[in-house]
Amino acid sequence: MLPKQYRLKNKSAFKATYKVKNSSHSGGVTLFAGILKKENAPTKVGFVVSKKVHKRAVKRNRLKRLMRESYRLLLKENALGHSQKYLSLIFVGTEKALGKNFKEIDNAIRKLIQGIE
RNA sequence: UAAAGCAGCCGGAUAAUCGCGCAGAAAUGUGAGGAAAGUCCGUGCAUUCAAGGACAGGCUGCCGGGGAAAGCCCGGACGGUGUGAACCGGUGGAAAGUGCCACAGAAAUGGAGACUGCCGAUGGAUUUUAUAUCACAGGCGAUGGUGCAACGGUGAGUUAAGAGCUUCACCAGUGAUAUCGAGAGAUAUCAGCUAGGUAAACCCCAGCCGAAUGCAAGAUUAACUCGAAGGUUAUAAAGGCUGUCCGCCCACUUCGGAAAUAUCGCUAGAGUUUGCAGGCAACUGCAUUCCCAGACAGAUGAUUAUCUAGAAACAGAACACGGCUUAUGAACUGCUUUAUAUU
RNA sequence: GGGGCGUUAGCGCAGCUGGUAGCGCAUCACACUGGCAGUGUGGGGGUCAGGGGUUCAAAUCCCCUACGCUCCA
Repeated sequence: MLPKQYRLKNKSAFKATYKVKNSSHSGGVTLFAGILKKENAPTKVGFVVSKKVHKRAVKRNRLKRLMRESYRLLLKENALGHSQKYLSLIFVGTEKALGKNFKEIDNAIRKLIQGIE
């Protein structure tokens, strides 16, 4: 789990991030990037797994936790690169990502972070 | 030894590294379930309203006990299933009334019989009479086929033929009486009453139920203040009060838009542990002990190693609690039954 | 978190005061035509979402389960 300062919390912030329509996919995970930062604030991140992906809460939570853990490790390694230019990021898990282990999810997240400009 | 039945227990553990929620100044402490699930019942709690009354309406349904209550639990009765241990049961009333019972069938509730039939004792006719005969009067409800179901069942006796006929044996129901039991009910005797099914059809009986809305309830604070309607003498109108009606309340009231943040509600409770006492049990009483998630894009995770059992199932709190239902892994323990073998 | 509704032929729907399931489109065959379209006639196709119960009999009544849709900010 991430510290609170890095979390995307507001509903309107989520909406604003989706509106930019700057998205990319990898291994069943979709990344939405928001607008570019003006001030020197930390980049906020949200993780989403829809109820339509799977009915059971346990499986959805598992996927969210894996995505979060991967991002946290990247943050620790200071390997986030260009993604920190943006005010907000959202990772969306889909049916393809369901049931994959940590290594597969981690690879997908790393690809997305590296691909962003 | 094998196969069953019932009950109980566990719901992964340890270590390393990196992390999160809540409380706290910090050190540190603490952090998902037996079902947290489905939302099928029932409570608490909150808001609005309630002078009330009538009629509707809903739920439950053997007996006794427990419980705050429940479509809940325990014990018993009865019925059914099983060789048995045991298990299952929405189990009041069809003799208050109404409806329905397709097709088939003579007939589907009205105490029927008109189809197919049996008889011709009694009376009558034919005949001298008897015997005999009869599209006679009439008697009968056994026989045949239909159907889930045919007006108690089976067997005998009686008879012209027959029949629960009340003559008899056994059985089923019903009613009365007696005994036992707290009661559901059980047993015995007598009566001779025989009445189709369906109430998860309407209904009747008994018991229970203020209504509506659910923590997105609701309270406090800050900020924007915008639109619409009716009334302002009375009536009317609008709004509200329980589904309807009677009746009642209000004189600034109702509806809507935008915003949807912060704090509270928010977890000490029909609570947990252990012991003793009462009770067959459910459960209750007393003492003792403990404080045990409280988020708001929403906390328990990731990786590695070892082990149980080489790879741990079902599954994630969102106001709380009591039940029910459904999902689910591996191992173990106790009691009981049946069968076989040996002593 | 709390309500409501639905599931019937390949598709869209009836039937839900119990008596053995239909309609339209689609599909198949035949006829009309030189052929196509079109029209007409005839036919096939159903675990009535799944399981259990009540009843002589259940798509229909009752209970449980699954899936889908929808409302309350």
